[in-house]
Amino acid sequence: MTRRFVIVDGSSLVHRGFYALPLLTTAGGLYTNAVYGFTTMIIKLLGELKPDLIVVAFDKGKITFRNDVYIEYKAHRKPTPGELSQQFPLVKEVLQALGITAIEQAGYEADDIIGTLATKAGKMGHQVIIVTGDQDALQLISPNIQVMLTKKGISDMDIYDNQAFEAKYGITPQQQIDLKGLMGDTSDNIPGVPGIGKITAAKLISEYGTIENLLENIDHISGKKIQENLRNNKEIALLSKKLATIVCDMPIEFVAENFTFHPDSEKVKELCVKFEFKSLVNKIGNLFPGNVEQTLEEPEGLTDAEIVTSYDEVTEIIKQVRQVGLLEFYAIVLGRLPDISMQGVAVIALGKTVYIPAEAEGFRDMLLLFADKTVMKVTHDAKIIYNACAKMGIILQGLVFDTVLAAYLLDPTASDYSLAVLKERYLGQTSNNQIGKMLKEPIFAVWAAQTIHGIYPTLKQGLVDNELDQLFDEVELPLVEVLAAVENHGIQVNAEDLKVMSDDLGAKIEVLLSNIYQCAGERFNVNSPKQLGVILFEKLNLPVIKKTKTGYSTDVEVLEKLIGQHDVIDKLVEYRMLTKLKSTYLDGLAALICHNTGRIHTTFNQMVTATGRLSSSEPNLQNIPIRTEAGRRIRELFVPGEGYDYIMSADYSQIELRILADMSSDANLIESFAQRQDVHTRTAAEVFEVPMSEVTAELRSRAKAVNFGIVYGISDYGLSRDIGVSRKEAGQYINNYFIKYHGVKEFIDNVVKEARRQGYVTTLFGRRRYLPDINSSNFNLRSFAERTAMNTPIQGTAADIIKKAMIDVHNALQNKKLHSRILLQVHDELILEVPQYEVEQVANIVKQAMEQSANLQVPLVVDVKIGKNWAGAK
DNA sequence: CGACTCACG
DNA sequence: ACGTACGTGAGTCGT
Repeated sequence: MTRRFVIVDGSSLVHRGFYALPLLTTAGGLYTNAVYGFTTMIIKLLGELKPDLIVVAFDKGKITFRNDVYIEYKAHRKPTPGELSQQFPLVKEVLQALGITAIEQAGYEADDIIGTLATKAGKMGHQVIIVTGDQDALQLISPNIQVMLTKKGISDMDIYDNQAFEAKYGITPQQQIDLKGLMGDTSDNIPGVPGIGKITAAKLISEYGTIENLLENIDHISGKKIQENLRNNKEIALLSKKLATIVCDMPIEFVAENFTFHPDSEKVKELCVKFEFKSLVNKIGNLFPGNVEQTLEEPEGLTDAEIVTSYDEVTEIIKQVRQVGLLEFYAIVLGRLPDISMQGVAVIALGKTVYIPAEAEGFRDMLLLFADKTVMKVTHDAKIIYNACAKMGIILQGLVFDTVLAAYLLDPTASDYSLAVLKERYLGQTSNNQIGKMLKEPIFAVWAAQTIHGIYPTLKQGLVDNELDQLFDEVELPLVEVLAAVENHGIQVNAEDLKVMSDDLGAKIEVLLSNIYQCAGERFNVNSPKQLGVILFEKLNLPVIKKTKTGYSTDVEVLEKLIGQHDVIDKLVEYRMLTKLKSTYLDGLAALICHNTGRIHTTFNQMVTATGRLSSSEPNLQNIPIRTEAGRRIRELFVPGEGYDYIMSADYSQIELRILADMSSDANLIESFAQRQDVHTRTAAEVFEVPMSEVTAELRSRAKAVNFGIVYGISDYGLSRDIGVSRKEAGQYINNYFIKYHGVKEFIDNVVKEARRQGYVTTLFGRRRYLPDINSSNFNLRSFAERTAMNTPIQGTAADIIKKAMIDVHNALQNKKLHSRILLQVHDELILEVPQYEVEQVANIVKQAMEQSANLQVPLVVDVKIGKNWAGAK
């Protein structure tokens, strides 16, 4: 008789429960979050899977047979926290009450027990479902064995069978072991073969199937370096494979009768009372007939809100926070720079969460706590708090975690990082839908502080699990303080000149407008593409070049093609340009100048872009004109502030192509940069097969477009449109490029392949972007995802590099007590203001920090320019 | 609030 | 054959 046999990785699920839930305690001081999470998951499994047989396997001891073959196995694992290890006996009590068998065996991991039982039961024809949070278990998948993996929180799981696995990863489940043998696994401290990363490993395994077969065919592998590494590390590869392989022939027998289960409802209820699982008590009753409620209650453990205003109470709270050395808090901040203020703070202390309004006696002492670097701070959106503190003369110190930043790194394409959304996503707990309406109220702050406390461990673990913790600790988190300082400092704009220029443009626009009316023979709203379309294409009967969803297109591209066909076109083009400059850059900017100081304080958004870049808003200072003369004049209005003499601009030369050279290891591209050639000229010489000395401006310009195309995820159509050649010709350029730069070709093919397998792409610093459409059957969606897969590692790595440079420049300026300040970051350049006497020193510091920010196979080159204003910085 | 246009890297 | 370049933010129109 075929039976459904569920095998649970107890160790894995208990860990998951522990890290996914806040540290709950009972009145008696018993830690219960892991027990609670585990029990909830088990009840859910029983209800959903309705197994005939079930068993829970645990690890026993830290040392296993794997340490006999490799002493360092799992050597870097942090010890299990006491709060967690205490809970394992309690978990076993729960299992006993549920009448579920628990197994452990010295010298083996839970995985091995699972592998053995699954294999044996599978061979006997039973339907096996393994439940775990450990991806390694995927190697056990076979026709009779499925694996259910926990995703986020404790309620979200995915089930994998052979098909699902191959669809997601592009290799068979068994090949996962070979893959790991080659690339290693830092979390288990499995070495892997040096010089072989994810991409190479995946390529080799998909080609050769197994490590053994690969080693027999070393001579046929492309790439000398890879061959050499493999030859020198044969034993390591085989050892790594052995370490990664789950044992399936332990001395354990599969005896169905041992794995039936017989819950004792009285005992279960007793335990629920003992552990204070109030909501579970009710669910237990209907557990046994079958139907289980699946909704999770809010975990207990945090008590009600309380507003604290007395000096003594505030002092008491501060004292306790100092003792713990950790401050988890949420601050209500009103307004934005330069008019920003703090309304109050909710903090977790003394086993409760209290709200301290800014007017409270002793609030100043609270701020001193903020300034104390020995007290670790955990909060949500720290940059706003830096700015609000700065307003009160306090420098926030000791920031160790920002939940919004962590959530951004875990998924940079999410649109909403509000605490309510994060709580739902990472803890599976839905919030009261009134929460959004109370953003500025104490009750919200208290709820927010509790939510921060709740999601912090999950997010932190998430960063580690996704190998994002280093990027977080070394780049994103330290950057917060730098961005706050930059925003706070602002940039000086000459308001009088701005007004003059605006009036001047206003007059020119008036003239143009009357000319346009005259040409058209009637007055209409020129700003309305719809009305303009009617005039151009119906009244004046000009040819329709392009259509939009809703009607005629009238963008510059169309207008350019109509030049000469009617007098109105030139005027329209100029009108468009001037009104854009006036409304967006002159009038728009004027509205945001701080009256007292004459400075503009933009906001640098750290959690907006999918690639890791910053964005700038209110106003956007990353898109100030430069490409036209009229536009450039706007840059003249950005000047050094009082005490400064120059605007300095430092920009990376060709950073994206340099990153491409590094990531692809393309010999031609590397050589071009190593010899400090003009990269577009070199590309022209290669693609059009002429000597470098005979590359004309036209050829160079086409080659430049080809290079752009490569970085964007090339297509013949896009290229042909950009440089105005036929699609066929553009296709030939691309083909020729890939022949000459075959390393680049291999690289982008591999990136796309890797994206298909993993569902995401990464930058040099490990930043991730998920591409859910990469395997879509919709051509458009899939193509878009493929181009994104090619572009994101490059654009994102550039973002990583300049972010790190910003931190280094800022710290260097601070450490040397220099006056110079960073004013702006514009993706590949930093803008600073510098006093005369610091020019030389700061130029050196900036160049050095930016060029050393990453160590690539090609040099990073930075050009530093100075001027009396932003336009003059050249 | 979506669509269009256009400013930047 | 399919129909596009990658990543942003702001002003304006019109529903």
